[in-house]
Amino acid sequence: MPVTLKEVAELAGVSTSAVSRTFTEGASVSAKMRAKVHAAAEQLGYAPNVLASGLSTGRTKLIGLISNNFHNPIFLEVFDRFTRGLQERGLRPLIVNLTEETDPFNSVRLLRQYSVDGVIVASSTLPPAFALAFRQAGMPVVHTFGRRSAHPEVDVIGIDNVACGAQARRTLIERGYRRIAFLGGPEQATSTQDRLKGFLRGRADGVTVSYSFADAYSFEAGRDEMTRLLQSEDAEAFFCADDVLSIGAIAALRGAGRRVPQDVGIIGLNDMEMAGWESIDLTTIHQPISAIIEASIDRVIALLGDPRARPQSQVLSCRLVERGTLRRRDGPQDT
Amino acid sequence: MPVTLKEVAELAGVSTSAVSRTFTEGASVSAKMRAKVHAAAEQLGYAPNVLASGLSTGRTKLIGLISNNFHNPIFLEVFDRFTRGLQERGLRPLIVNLTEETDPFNSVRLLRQYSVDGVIVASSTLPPAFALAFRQAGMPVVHTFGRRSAHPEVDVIGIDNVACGAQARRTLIERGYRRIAFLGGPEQATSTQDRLKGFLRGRADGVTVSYSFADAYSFEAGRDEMTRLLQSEDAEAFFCADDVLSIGAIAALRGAGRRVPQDVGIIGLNDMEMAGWESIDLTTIHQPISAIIEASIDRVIALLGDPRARPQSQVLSCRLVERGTLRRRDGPQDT
DNA sequence: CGCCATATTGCAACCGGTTGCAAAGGGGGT
DNA sequence: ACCCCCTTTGCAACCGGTTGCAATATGGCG
Repeated sequence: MPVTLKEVAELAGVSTSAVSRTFTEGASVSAKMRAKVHAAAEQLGYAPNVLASGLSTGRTKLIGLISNNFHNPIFLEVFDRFTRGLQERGLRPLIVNLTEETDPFNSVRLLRQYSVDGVIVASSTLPPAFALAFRQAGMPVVHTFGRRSAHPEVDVIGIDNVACGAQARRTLIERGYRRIAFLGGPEQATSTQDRLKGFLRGRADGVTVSYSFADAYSFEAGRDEMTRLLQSEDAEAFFCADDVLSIGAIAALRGAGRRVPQDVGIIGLNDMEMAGWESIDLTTIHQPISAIIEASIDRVIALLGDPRARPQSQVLSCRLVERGTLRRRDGPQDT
Repeated sequence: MPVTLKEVAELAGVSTSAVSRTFTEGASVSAKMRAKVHAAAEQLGYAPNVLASGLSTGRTKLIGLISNNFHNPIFLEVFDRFTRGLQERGLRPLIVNLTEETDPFNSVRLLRQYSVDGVIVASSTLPPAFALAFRQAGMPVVHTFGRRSAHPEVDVIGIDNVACGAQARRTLIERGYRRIAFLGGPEQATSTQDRLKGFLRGRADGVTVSYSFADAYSFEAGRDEMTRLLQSEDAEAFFCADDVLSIGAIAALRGAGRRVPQDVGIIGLNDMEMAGWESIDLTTIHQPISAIIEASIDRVIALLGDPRARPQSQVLSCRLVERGTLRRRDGPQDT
């Protein structure tokens, strides 16, 4: 049913090589030949089969896109950017939805079966070894939202989570909060570990710091953990490791009759679109999602050209976005 | 670098056909042969190349998944379900992110180039002709969230949008609202057209009905349109064609000092996860997303087996989910 | 033990393109 | 018109598997 190169060659009265070359960037074809072939191809509605050509060239223009965060609204933005960015550059994302799994074995096999050109692991909850497995299997890989490192084993692009944790601490203290707490995502997530690390760092200054973890980066998990905390914890302000956790936590607080920000302050991280909605209005640390994703795509493309490039960490900077869930610097808010 | 069938054949000391057959469901291979081949394959870490085999068999196990709703949080659920459901059945989604485009030409070419086995168009804003183009190009196609029809030209799976519109109208009238309005998505979206149609249908009963459209199914669009309406419209209750529109509309209302539900009632459609969050607490009509997606996947698989099956419409039913943005049946709420 | 039907195996062509190599074509200079 | 050199073209092998067909092996039965 679909038109093949051979049919075009016959119609144009030339060899299959000639047709192939007209559709290959930089191949040696005369203008006359090119015109003849294009005419025939046009007439038949021919489009070369990427997968067949991939068999010879070893490039399928397929990029494995692996994630496990399908419950965090931020990932809608992430997917939008990735899929658009990749397709604008002539690449196709092949999605792998990891739900529970953290063992890379199956994913590696899968992506090998589809001979993807490269892999992007977009997750801050998968262990570093996960992305590494792809590199060891010989595939170019970029770990987006991974943990930065001075001597990374795979390319990593993201933010400095330790610095973000420190910034959150600093912000809360500046606002006059003295009993502050960290509400993390899964304890195994490198992003949570690092944000906590930064949050704990610093002089005591008469400040009480505590922390705990939610099961996942999700609304439910945030709400559940805050509900649990309400029985014992009495922090004045929380740094939630993610916006959606913050929103869940706020729901629990309000459900228990605590006002935000008058009784309890909340600061999140990500600045997802929704954080700016009036009903949410979350003070948060902005993570430059678009820039991170652009950089990830650029990097994976660079790796396609030079697969043995030395892995590097790219760190993009974050900034505070002031909204309505933290009291102002100048002391307690009026009720 | 990757292990090929030929290497396995050599190691096992058998023909390549034998190896191929051991990995082919239902092929004729003796137990002894199978064991020998498996041993060799195991040792080498062999996994057959799906794309190469697709070249001969004509099946790539790739399913094109086309959507243009990357700004509606409901699509996070949609992607999660689709990607999981497909991969559980051994298929891989190949995502196409349509942003502005409504011309199927490029998408058809693209998916042909990747010789996908089938296509799922997951959108209620694309015209019916879009999905049809794939069928005409010879690909099995399912239009998820498409417009139902007694004699559809392509398989459609979704809800009865006209009935939903009618249910929304009935619900608002039962609650005692007398000036009611429809706030739609894009006017070209079949879902908006049909929901409006159902909403307008029925006796006058001293009820005033009006309607208008937002530019997109998005928070921004809902907020903007409601902001505009606030200058002239004075409906007591709105049926917003989508939850995210509702949330945007509520933001605009509250921003203008109107209370929901005391001053204005809002009912949405979808019942996305977020609609149940305490800060949102949206009364809405539940669309059975999971069931729709399961049915879509089952249907596309059925079509793989029988590509010339007669297209059919599957309609799943919706139900009202009572939350906090509509006053109760028994009259005006206390303030 | 021989015969025949059935199950298993290998050969070789093919899926849709790509590409190294050698042959053919074209242009410029004399 | 001739020669030389650079372009353009076609041939044929190959990418990693699949599969129809014929050859071979196996098993059952008399």
